[in-house]
Amino acid sequence: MLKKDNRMLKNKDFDRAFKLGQSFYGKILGLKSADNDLLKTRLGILISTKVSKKAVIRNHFRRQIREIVRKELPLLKNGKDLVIIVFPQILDKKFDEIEKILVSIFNRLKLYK
RNA sequence: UGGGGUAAGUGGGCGAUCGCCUCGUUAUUAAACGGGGAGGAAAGUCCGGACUUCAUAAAAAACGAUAGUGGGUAAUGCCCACCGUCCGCUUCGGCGGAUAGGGAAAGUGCCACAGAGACAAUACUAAUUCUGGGAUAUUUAACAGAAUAAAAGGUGAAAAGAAACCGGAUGUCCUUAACGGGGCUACCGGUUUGAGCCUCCGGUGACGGAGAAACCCUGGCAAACCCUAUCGGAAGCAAGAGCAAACUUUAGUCGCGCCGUCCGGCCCUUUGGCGAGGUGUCGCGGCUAAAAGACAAGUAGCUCGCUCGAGCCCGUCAGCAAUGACGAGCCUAGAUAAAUGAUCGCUAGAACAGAAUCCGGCUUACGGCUGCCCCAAUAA
Repeated sequence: MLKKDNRMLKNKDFDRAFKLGQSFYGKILGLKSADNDLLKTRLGILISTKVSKKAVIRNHFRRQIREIVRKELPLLKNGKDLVIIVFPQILDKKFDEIEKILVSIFNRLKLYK
């Protein structure tokens, strides 16, 4: 889990990211990236009941994604708000598959230093 | 040992690496060390409360809920015990199971199929009487109509509705030449059971037991409307309380930008991308108009509410039990775009499933193991 500093906390932050951010949509994940005025990176994860009605399953993917971002965090540029959107096709994917995909998305959006 | 049921208990373990929330101590910038960190259903949100705000003279109406009795409880539509009814078994002593179980002469409605008629109903067959008729004499038949009559046939789950059984003739039928014999029950007598009234006894009570007297006319469904009795003010922690800072608001129009697994277009070889236009939406800025300018109000900003509670657990006592009383011990998540984890290895392949103000219940989901019950096989 990320520390509180690296989380997006407010509804306004999400609104801002959706309205101003760069976007990229794949089959299982979507990412929106927007500049914030801070020196740190903040993360938000959206996973709706369309993905699964069971909270346990949604929590599982949310935690896996957070873990991936936590590992990559030192390599990423600062001052970004990242919103990751999860689609139902993720259900049969394993941890390392999700990891590969997420890293490639970071590459495409040139988020690495 | 195998299979099935039940749901009382339990609700994976160990190790490695890397992390999160919270509390305490030390530091007081970063941090270090130590403690704690989802459930039996956290779920469905179906009942009952605590708590909060608002409303409120009382009552009624309306609406909703409940419906045998007693007890338990903060309370309940929950739980426990008992009563009645129904079903099964029985060694007739009981045992086990089910049970939304007030009112059907307040009214309305419904009662499939069959049947003449499905309820203060019904005359199809058969019966009796009258009229017609036959028929301008007699006998008086078929047939038609009307009335009476609820004993029978037939239909049905049920038919103007106590039931079952026993005995019997003076009724009736059969048999016999007769005496006699035998059968039947719309009639008579008796017994038992059942409902209601009355009395007595037992029980807190639902109700049970006994007795006496007479009469047994007046279907079922209220999980149909309804009636009666009892209970219920409304909304919910985004309740609600406090604190700090900042911001004029609305409408129209123009420009720029952004977004959508949109549409159509272009490029490309993929997790596809780009983006002039259309439509929709949003943000920022400008202009115009109107209103406003302190104040007030608003804004999911922060803190509180927020976890010590009808709490957990052990023992003793009371009680058939639900449960209660007393005493000892314990502190056991508190997040807020939301912590309680991720990956890997071994074990065996591991269920249902994630707190959001807090409790008590109900319902639903659940792999393995243990407990209990049933069945089958084997051994003694």
